[in-house]
Amino acid sequence: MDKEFLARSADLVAPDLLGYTLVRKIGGVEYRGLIVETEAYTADDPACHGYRRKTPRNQAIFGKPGSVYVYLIYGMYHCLNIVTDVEDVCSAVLIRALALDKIPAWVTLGKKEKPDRVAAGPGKLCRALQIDRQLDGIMLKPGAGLWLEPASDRLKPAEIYQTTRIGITQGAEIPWRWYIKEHPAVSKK
DNA sequence: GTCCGGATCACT
DNA sequence: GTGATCCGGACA
Repeated sequence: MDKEFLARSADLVAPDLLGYTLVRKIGGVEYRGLIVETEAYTADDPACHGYRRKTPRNQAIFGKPGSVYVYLIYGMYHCLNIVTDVEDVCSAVLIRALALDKIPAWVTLGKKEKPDRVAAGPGKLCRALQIDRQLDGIMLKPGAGLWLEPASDRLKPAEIYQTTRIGITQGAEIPWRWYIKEHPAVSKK
């Protein structure tokens, strides 16, 4: 895919990633998820993990555009970020929700859980697609374990809703969360 | 060295 | 509102 697309600041890339497809290949099977919700984190953003300095945990967020940053949160969930902007600048797009084309066999639906919501949330989508710290720092590559496919049709601005990010205290007022309006797989309205 | 709280989620 | 459960980073 176009290298320049991801070599921009995360707040520009995040809305553009809506409608893209994230592909995860496990055991020769490709699982496709339409990206329906994203958040942006940048170098001058206090909520960004790389805001203070580079550490072993967060070094991947300083990587090349098109690589990924995966971290453990609350001791039990992983979150997937697409690294953007140039190398050594911390900038990434958190993938918050996907609409999967099929439910992997290892996913067990909750009692009242709808199938179209098994990847509705950053922790849930990593669990559904077996994304963990083993993938931290890898490059997206078609045909490998994880990659992106461009949207077939560009979404109209009227189909996208922009609002504030979820679950943070620092920089909570910055409106850097985007989702596809009326989509059932969005994590929260 | 210790301890707090987090880019979460499911259940009450 | 709370518990599960880890660990980076501030020092409360």
